[in-house]
Amino acid sequence: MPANPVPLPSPRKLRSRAVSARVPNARTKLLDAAMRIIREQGYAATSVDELCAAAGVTKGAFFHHFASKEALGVAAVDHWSATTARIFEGAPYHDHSDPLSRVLGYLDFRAWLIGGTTAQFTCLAGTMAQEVFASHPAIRTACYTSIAGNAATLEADLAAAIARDGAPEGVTEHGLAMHIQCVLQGAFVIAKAKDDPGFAVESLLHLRRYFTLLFGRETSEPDLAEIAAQNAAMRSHLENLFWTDQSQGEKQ
Amino acid sequence: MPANPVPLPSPRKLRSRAVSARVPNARTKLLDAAMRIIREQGYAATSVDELCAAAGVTKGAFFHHFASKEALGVAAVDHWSATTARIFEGAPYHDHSDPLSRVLGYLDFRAWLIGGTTAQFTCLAGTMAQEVFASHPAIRTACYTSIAGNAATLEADLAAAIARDGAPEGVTEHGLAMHIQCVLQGAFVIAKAKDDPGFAVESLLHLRRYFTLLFGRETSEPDLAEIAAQNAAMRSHLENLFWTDQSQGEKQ
DNA sequence: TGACACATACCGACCAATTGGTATGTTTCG
DNA sequence: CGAAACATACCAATTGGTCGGTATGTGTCA
Repeated sequence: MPANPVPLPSPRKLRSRAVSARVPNARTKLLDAAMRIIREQGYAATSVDELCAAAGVTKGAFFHHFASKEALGVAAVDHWSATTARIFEGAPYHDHSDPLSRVLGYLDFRAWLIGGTTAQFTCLAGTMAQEVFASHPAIRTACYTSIAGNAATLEADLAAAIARDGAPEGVTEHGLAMHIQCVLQGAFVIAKAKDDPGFAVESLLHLRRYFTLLFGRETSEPDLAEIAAQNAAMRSHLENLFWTDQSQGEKQ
Repeated sequence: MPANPVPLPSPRKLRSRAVSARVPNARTKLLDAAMRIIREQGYAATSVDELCAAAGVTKGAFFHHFASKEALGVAAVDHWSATTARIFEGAPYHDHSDPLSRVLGYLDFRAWLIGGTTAQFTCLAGTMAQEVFASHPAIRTACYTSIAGNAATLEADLAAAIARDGAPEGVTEHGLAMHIQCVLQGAFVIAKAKDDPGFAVESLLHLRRYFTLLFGRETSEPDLAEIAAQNAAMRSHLENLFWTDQSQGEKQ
C-alpha cells in the first residue's frame, strides 16, 4: 500500500480535508443525497432508510453523523446554502461595471438556470420551508438564513442603484432584494404546479421590467447572446458543483 | 318523530341536500379538517388517523368517502378552490369602475387578507404543489387548476387595461395574471420561512407599483381608509366561509 | 300498510409494511 | 492502543389500508 509522505496536517486540517476529500465520506454522501431527494419528494415524504440507500450508507452511519432526521434536515439546508453560494460567486453577472446591470444580470442568470428537470432548478430552502414551518422551527430558520443570505449578496448593488437613481418612498435595498427572492420562490411553486417552467421565466422577465421601470432605465432586453456564450463554461461549472451525483439516471 | 311533509325530492336533489346540509356529514368534516391541517403541516406529514381524529370521524368513514389518502388530497384542493372562489366573488374590489383599479384593488385585498396565523392566510394549493409535484400528479394538477382558476378571474380586467393603455411586446393578460399568482405564492414561502408576513405585504406593494409603472398611471397608494372601512363586514364574511371550524384554539 | 330488497353511511378491530431510532458490534486509521 | 467511522440486527410505534359488521334509510310490490 502506498505510504503518505506528506507531513501530518493539524487535526483541524485533517477534518476539513476529510470533509472536502474527493472520496466522500458518509456524511457528505448523505448530505448530497438529501439535497437531491428532498428537493424531489419533500422532507416528510423522504425516509431515513431511503436516504441511506441513495447515499449507499447504512443507518448506523446516518445516526453516527446526525442526531436525528431533523438534524440532517438542518445540515442539508446549510449544505445547500454553501453549495449555492459557490455557484453565485462564480457566476458571470459580477463582471458588469454598473450596479443595476449587475442586478439585472443576476435576474438573467436566474432565468438561465431554469432548465432540466423541475427538481434540478428549484430551491431546497423554499421547498422545505413550506412544509416544516410549523413543525420544525430549526429547519425553518435554516431555510430563511439560506434565502436571506442569497438576497444579501444583491443589497450593495441595489443600494448603489437607489443612491444614484433614487427610488420611491419606502423602497429599500433590503426590501427589493427580498422581493427578488419572493418572485423566484413563487416562480418555483408555479413551475411545479404546472409541471412547466414557462411562467417562471416569464415572471422573471416581469420582475426585470419592474427594475428597469423603477430606476427609469430604458435598459435593453436581457443579452441572450452574451448569456449563451457563457453557457458551456457555466454548465460544466454547475455540473461539478451541483449535479455530481452518479444517480441522475437511476429512475430508469 | 316529525314526519317530513314535503314532496319526495328526486334522488339527485336528495344527495345535493345531504351534501350541503348544515349538519355536516363525515365527508365535509374531513375536507374542512384537511384544508386546515394540511395547510399547517403539509400533506405528507398529515396522517389519515390525524385527519379522522380532527374531523371526529372514524377510519371507516374516511375510506368510505375517499378511495385513498391521495383521493382526499385531490378533493381537499377542489374544496379549497370552491371555498376561495366564494371569498373573491364577495370581495369589495369588484366595485371599481376602472379595470386597472379592479386589479389594483385585488392586490390590496390580497394584502389585506394577510393576518392572523401564517397557516390562515397562506395557500393550500401552493403548499401542496411543492411537496407532491413529483409523487402525486393528480394532486399537483388539482393545485394548478386552483391557482390558474384564481388567476383567470383577473384576465378580463387585465386585457382591458392592456387594450386601453398598451403594454410592451410580449406582455399578455394571461402572463400578468400568472405573475400575480407567482408573487403571491412567493410571498407565502417567504412569510413561512421568516415566520413573519412583513415581506409578503411589501412584495405585494412592489407588485402593485409594477402595475402602475407598466400602465403609466400615477395611481394613488392603496386606499387604506377605504379598505379599513370594509374590514368588519369582510371579516365576518370570511369567518363564515373560512374559519368556521371550532378547533382554532385546540392547540392548548 | 307492511314486508322485503337494496343502498348508503359509518364503525372499529385488524393487518402488513414502514417509520425514526437504538444497541451492539466490527473495521479503519493516526 | 483508542477513538472515530461505519455496519448489522433489532425495536416499539405508526403508517395507509382492509374487512366484516351495523344502523338508517329508500324504493317496490302486494
